[in-house]
Amino acid sequence: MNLRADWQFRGLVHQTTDEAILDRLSAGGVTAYIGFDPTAPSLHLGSLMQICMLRRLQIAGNRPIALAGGGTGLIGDPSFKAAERPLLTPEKLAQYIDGIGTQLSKYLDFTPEAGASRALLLNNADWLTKISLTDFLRDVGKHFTVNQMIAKESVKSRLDREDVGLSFTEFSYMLMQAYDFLRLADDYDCSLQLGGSDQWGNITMGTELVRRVTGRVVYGVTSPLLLRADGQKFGKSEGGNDRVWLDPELTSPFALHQFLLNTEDATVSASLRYFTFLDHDVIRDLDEATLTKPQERRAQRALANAVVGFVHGDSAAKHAQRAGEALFNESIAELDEATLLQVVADAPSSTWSREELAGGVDTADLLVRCGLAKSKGEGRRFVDQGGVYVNNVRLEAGEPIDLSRTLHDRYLIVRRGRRELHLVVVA
RNA sequence: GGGUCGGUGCCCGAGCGGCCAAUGGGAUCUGGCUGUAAACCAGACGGCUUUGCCUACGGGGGUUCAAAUCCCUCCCGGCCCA
Repeated sequence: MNLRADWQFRGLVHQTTDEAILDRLSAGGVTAYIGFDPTAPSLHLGSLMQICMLRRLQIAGNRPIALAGGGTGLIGDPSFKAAERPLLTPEKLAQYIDGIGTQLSKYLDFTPEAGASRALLLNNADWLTKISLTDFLRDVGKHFTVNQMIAKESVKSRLDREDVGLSFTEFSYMLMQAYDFLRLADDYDCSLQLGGSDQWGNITMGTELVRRVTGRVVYGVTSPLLLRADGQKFGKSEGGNDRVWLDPELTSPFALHQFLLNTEDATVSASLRYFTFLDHDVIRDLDEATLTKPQERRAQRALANAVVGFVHGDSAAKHAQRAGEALFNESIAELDEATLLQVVADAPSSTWSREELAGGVDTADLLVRCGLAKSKGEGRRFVDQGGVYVNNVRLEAGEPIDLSRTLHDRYLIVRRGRRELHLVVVA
């Protein structure tokens, strides 16, 4: 199975500057890059798709470059953003860069054994913070007209809006990204940039710049953005506004597994194609299963196991699956202590003294202290609405929690709603 | 620098002296149905020591018995002009 056929089967190609690049990739030996901007301490599920793209390239015998945006992150990409964004402090940025660099290094092969396709991790701060303003304007800026820059779809909405503007700083972002491509083309023989479809404008700026400066033809390929059936961006967690992160400290393997398990039928097929490396006939079987026996959710299970396995390892995936089964299909009170602890291994926990619980604790206080409610008012509301469970037993309004509830004489499993968990350990 | 319009709760957006913790929509949360889906339905949605109190309508000051609403001033943004 060559890369081109695989990518077409999976629907990974949205736009290309020239389809011929797909055949070159299939043959191997191409150096290609994707940029990851440090806007948060961790990469999220959306970035995983791009990481998978690099991985797919590498497997096909090409050399992937993961470019951390230590320089571009100082400015901020305005593409399709509704409003100007606050600048990150250099400290935060350094911290973010560090975090995502560590993460990226887990998903590609950086070992010498990879030979010519050994992955590279670079940081564009290395050149963007060094070039002088006058050099930048003469060597990069001169190749573009403002006319074409303001015509970009990615900034059009900002220019058309009557209530927000676009700072020159953010407007310049596309030039910086173009310069990245030039540097990588010159210094690393990189001839392809990939990205999400929202990056098309930035990517073509880069191919243009390289062509004008060096006369070389380099390529751009974008992949589609995965949207939920209701049009919302994929990767927003169910439990709030937060994204689904790849860092297990921010989104536990269990939470990630649950999120994927709940993928709606309408998008599970695309997700399998984008986020997994499963064989085509396996994917076809799963598509069939979604159509004929949707209630079994075989595709969702396969997706959850494959992605958690890739991100956190196979044993984490197994644990997450086991935890979900125990939590939703079994009586939690009957689990032995070791199994119980495995089930809630991912969940946040807190330690309480025996005395605190002995006299009975108000449920609203309990929820606040467990981080399951933001305020006591909210805590009371959850209980009133019937959304709070201790050891899988729904709580009635006004009943306090005491030691008689504990499992194995020292655990309370507090749950809010469908899947917000907290483990209370009595010391 | 001048003119002008604007800054309201997570977001959009009403309100334009008292009946405003503030209409409405979206997002979110909880429950119901179901497949731990989607769609749909119902409720909730600043905080607290909750018949009440406190904090909030860009910041500060003022007028008034009483201000998100009026005045002054500062800050920030859009547009036009220089």
